[in-house]
Amino acid sequence: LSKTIRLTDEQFSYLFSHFTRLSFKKGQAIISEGDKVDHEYFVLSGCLKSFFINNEVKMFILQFAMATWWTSDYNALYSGNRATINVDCIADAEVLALSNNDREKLCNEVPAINSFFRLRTNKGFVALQKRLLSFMNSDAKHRYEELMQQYPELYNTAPKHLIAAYLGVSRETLSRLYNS
Amino acid sequence: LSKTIRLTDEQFSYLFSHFTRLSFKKGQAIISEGDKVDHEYFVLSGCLKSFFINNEVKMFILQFAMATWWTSDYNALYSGNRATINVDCIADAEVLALSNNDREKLCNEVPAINSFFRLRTNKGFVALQKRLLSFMNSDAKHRYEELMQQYPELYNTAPKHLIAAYLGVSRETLSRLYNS
DNA sequence: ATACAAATGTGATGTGGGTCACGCAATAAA
DNA sequence: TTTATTGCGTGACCCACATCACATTTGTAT
Repeated sequence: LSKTIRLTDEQFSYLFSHFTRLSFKKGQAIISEGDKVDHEYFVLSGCLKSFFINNEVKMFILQFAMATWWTSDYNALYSGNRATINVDCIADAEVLALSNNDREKLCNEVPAINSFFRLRTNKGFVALQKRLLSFMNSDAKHRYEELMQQYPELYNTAPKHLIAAYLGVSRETLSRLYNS
Repeated sequence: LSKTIRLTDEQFSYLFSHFTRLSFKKGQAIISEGDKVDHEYFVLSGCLKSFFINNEVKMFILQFAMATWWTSDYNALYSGNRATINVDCIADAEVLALSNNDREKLCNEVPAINSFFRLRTNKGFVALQKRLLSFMNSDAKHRYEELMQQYPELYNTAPKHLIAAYLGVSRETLSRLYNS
């Protein structure tokens, strides 16, 4: 948290006072398609996933969110539209919720917080670009290796068919990948 | 520009004074792999592309940047690493360059500018997520139609093999797409 | 106008990965 | 313990798209 900006203790506790602590059990939904979205979530422990479902059939995972990650349906959160992305809980999780209004309020009141959120999204943007490139550039095997290298803990935390949905391949193909 | 934030005339001209106007001719390179990157670019007219080259062979286009778009190698710009992404000019362009230092300075001095860049990247992040989903979800034909619907002017501005490189398909496949 | 490079179209053929179908764990519920 | 439910592996077959090869057009420089 304190890596990107410096806050006084006072500022930090002021920031902290706007978060709501929540617990979720494995399998529990946090944001469902069609919901009004007005919070984003900071993960303290456990693991969430954000995903899109195609024609009520196929699932694509945008992001696994583990400790210190933020997640939400940012399209819905920023635009005010209804959710098109789902978020749910893969492993029992503790999270802090921050509302869109409170974030904007905090950003207007405390310049360092404004910068924090700016820099946070900058990093997210760059990470997404890398992911997009690896989609265009690499085959499923290579993407799988990249993922396992970056987040080895997923191998235990997440069932394989979810990893497949993150990589954008079928579970069958993924299964054939590690037997080689 | 003025859609996301409100600035006084004074603030605006202060902001503006940090931009350097540059002209580029079709084909001219703006950022090349290995460069030190310390500016981002706002396009006034013309068209740029940012792209990655795989093993000195295959090109993947991250973004076409036309009027009112920003572009750079944001990974390099934010991290200080050398460029891995190239940016060059597809159609004679007028751009405004803003240095990383000046942006940070402006963001610290003028809260509204801080918010502007925060919100700009938020939008970019959401747009990238959509692009990623369309990669996972749709076939080449569908992606092509989405692109042409969103940026019809590209049909005239950009050679087809560049459109193919944006869509992540071979130029042959793209060629076969519109003949159907 | 001529020459050369870049861009585009089109066939033939190969392949990564999807889909369908089935069997077999492993976990959860009864 | 029995019974579902969910997750996982594996074969057979298919298709969207890549790759190679070559012809044709368009743009650009001399």
